[in-house]
Amino acid sequence: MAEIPSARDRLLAAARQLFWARGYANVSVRELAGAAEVDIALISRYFGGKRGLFQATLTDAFADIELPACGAEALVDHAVRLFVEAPRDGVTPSLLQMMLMNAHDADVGAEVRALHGDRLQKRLERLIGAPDRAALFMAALLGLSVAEKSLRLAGIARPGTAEYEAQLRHMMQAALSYRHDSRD
Amino acid sequence: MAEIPSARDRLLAAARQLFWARGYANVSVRELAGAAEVDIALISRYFGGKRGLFQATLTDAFADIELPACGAEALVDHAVRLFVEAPRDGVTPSLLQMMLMNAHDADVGAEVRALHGDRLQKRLERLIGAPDRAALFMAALLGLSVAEKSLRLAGIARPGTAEYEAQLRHMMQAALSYRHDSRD
DNA sequence: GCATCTTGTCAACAGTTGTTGACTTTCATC
DNA sequence: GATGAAAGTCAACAACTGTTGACAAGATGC
Repeated sequence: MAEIPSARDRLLAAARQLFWARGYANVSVRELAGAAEVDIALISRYFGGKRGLFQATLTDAFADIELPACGAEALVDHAVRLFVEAPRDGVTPSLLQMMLMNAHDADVGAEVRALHGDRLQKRLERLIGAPDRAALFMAALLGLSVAEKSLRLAGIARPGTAEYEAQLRHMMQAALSYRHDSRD
Repeated sequence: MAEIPSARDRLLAAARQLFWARGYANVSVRELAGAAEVDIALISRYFGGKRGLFQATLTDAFADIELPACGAEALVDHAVRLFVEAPRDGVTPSLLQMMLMNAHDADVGAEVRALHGDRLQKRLERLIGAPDRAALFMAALLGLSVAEKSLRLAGIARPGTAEYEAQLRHMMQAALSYRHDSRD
């Protein structure tokens, strides 16, 4: 009982925590190893280097996310819960935050965009049907997340209040109700 | 005629170009000096260091932006033109892109958020009136910019087309038409 | 002509980054 | 108990970061 996790597992946990919260470029391998109480050399040994460790935190991020086929109302609920809200541990930021934090990185930016940006968009497309509305819906999701979490704007971030949820819903449903007039 | 610009001016121009396009952390002083064809030491001499040079590219970014008091329709036009579209040189990214690119930086992130995020929000608030709608409007602006420029999502980025503008308008006006029901 | 200030150049600095190879320890298997 | 693979430790590496001080050239003022 109370199995002590292996060095590899502790490294992975610390990496997901730190990389997601502060960004790939802003975390050094020494800090990472210190947080995991592990020798630095093990990062290269187990994951091939800093970049490999970061990739390991990315690959299974979507594993437990399942979007049910449902109406617009329920979809808004699910999307907000899954992508915008922070995970259960209360420290690691949401998937969207991580994406936005690392999307511009010189080393891993392209990978993050391809792996999660496109993947998330495809999921929403399959769920919503029309690609246009899916893209707009995702843009709304991104905008609110950026405004609240990245820029910390006043007037957006009132998590848990009914007002915040009403704002969210209004914009989401505007995105979902949009139909363009060109060929389909 | 054809005045050759001083080293200080070339440095400032190269800094605005490179910092805004690739982010503060992803540009080294050596690359900066090389692009401006200037000795590295002059960065510290003239601007007090890399950070000071970056700040110099920030301070006057809002100098030429003036939002007129107008209706919702014209406001959408102005906002899109001023904040989302790229400047005239066609290379330097928009103000929003620069904000989003550097908002998470460990060194200058807080400054960028405070100087431009808050400032832009205050401008929109003064213009729109209701802080709630201004925040939502700004979130919509951010979301579209992120989706198009940062994540390069398909389905959003069709600049110059009527369809793209229609999407923009629909979401913007949804943001502007929102009213919350709590106390004001 | 001399002094002074600006403008620019050069080489070196100390600090941090990610990575690696040699080493010891641990532990299971024969 | 001997063998050998796995797990972990240590010190050093080369590459890069931003910054600085000493120095030279040119313009300006008296």
